[in-house]
Amino acid sequence: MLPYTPEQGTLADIASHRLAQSIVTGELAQGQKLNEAELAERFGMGRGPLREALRHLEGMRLVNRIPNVGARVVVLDRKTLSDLYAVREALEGMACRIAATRMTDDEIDQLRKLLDSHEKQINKQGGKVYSQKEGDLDFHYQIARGSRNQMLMDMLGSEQYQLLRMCRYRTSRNAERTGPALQQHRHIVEALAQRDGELAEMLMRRHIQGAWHSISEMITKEDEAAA
Amino acid sequence: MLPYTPEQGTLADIASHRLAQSIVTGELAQGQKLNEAELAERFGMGRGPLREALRHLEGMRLVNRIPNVGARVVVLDRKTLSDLYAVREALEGMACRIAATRMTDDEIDQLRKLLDSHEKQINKQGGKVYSQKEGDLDFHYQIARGSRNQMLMDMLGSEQYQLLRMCRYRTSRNAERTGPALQQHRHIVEALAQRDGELAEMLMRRHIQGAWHSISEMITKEDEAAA
DNA sequence: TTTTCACATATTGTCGACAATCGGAGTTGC
DNA sequence: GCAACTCCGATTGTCGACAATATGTGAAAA
Repeated sequence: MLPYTPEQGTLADIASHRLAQSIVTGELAQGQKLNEAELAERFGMGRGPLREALRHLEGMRLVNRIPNVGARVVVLDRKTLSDLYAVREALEGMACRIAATRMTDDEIDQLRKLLDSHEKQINKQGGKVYSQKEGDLDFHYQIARGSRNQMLMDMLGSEQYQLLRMCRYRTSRNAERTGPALQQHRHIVEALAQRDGELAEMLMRRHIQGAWHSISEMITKEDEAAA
Repeated sequence: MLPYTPEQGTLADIASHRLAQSIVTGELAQGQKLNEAELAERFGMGRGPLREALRHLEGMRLVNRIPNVGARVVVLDRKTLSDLYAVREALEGMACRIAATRMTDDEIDQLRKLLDSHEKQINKQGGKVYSQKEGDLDFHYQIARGSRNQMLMDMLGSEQYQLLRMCRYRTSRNAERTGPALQQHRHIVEALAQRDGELAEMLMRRHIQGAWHSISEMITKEDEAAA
């Protein structure tokens, strides 16, 4: 369903995928140096495919590369995240507006069911908070699909969602915004069901702004704790 | 000034750059197969750096790659361009709104001077229509810079502008929209000068919509001529 | 004639080794 | 004590050769 299913293609694709997963989950710390030889051996492949994977991750903005120096895991500082959420607000707002006119009734129904399953997971509170988080990305991606805009889907899916997941893992410990977020999701779906694109866009923008404020506060607390 | 200045770094960067240029200018036709060995020899390098360059171009959406099959120049069909312009409208609209609050007076003045030089070029009509086109991209990029959003600048600069340039070269023969476009540019700058972000966004969105309509008609004519 | 299969060729994927470049330890001079 | 310089180790950049896979051709069978 989601675009980041484990690929079985070339070694470069596998390496790219495993690296992305390690970066997103924090297994590889932000700013950490990525040694080609070491990673190649760990993955049981030569340096060629690994270098191609690094180029790919560079395109996805998950690593920063400097010629003749090497690659490092990207650092998600406040400014970067702020920029990310601003872009997301514009893109996902647009996705919502268009999806309101292009999604089928079936797709909207499936969106409702998705939220139902999220609600059950929240009520169970089975400790697995993060899986609900991944579900949240499912929700957003389904709306992007509803826009029928392939470029938009690619941008949100292949790049931004990875950065978002990274951010989520980083701040997942003290994540308590699941309740209000679910309510906002429901409102968005209802706006879509009524084919009210302008409202759907506005609700999505507010939803993302709210998420950013929540994240921003967490970062502030972290910074203060670190100081 | 623009992000596509000739790099002097690794061979992979050079290859990526030369390939991007060839693709954008149409020297490499849309959908054309890209043979690694042939290109490597033409550029006087091994296949390793060239493969890395292809990975990079894949990330920029200038080529489509299929594992074990090869890479092809992307095909800009109507749907792809429609998607591109829709995304651009959202992103550049956002850039305008934010730039209205963040650009310095100096930067806005430089924008005015840029438009003055464009006007002179148009009046001269020195055959070099395309150079005005590149200037148009300068205009848009300066506004993106004015937003102070690095991610937005990267997205507009490294990916979308390449596709846009490609589209421009393809349809540059019968390009006559320079006049009205310049007027719209001037209106946008005035909105920025008045720090009216909402107006600036609206004007930019209309500007891009107008450009899309113009392009769309050209494609229709081309399709009819081909049929 | 058409379809299908097998083979030959071309192209991509991968590896190991070598060259080029960078960062840091140690030294020297002020 | 501090700055700059030099050398060395480590890491990245590059190449050529080999293996794996796909594509195209031709022959054989229906």
